[in-house]
Amino acid sequence: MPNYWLFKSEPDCYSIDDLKRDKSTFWDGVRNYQARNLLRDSIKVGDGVLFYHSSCDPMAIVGIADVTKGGSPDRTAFDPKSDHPDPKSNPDNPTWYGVEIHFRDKFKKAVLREDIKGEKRLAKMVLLQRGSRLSVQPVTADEWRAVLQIAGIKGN
DNA sequence: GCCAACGTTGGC
DNA sequence: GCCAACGTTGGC
Repeated sequence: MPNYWLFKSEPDCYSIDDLKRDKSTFWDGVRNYQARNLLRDSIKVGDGVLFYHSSCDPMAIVGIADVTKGGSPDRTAFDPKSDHPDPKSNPDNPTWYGVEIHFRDKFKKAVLREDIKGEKRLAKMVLLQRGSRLSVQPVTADEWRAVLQIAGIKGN
């Protein structure tokens, strides 16, 4: 049984269209320990990812991706020229991790944050919880199905 | 190990 | 642009 997750991204930084173009990408740059633990320990090959556009208009779940490689060290932390270097992370004992995801679908109609708020089945999503700012967060199987149903995706 | 100060996130 | 909530840092 796969597990399900929601990854936040600011579309100016990396959008669903970027993922569609790239097909696959390594989800790097997460610098939060709670999210790191999920990336390193819990997110497995075959899991499903809801791709969410944050800090933009409109904020929405815009598509889905599959995890194609589980937690592995985020090498951008070692690169002083990367967007998010961390000199404290050591290649022999990496602090930060990421996973590889592969594009599956871009929703024809994005599931807007506004709509999520009005949907009973999605009321408990971590995304909507007060003060929640985890950029990688768990999604229940019921929430996953509800989102896909609202997006008009069949067979999941 | 507490906690105040500070920095960041992200919805509004 | 504002600001509440949260995470991190560092002095004690």
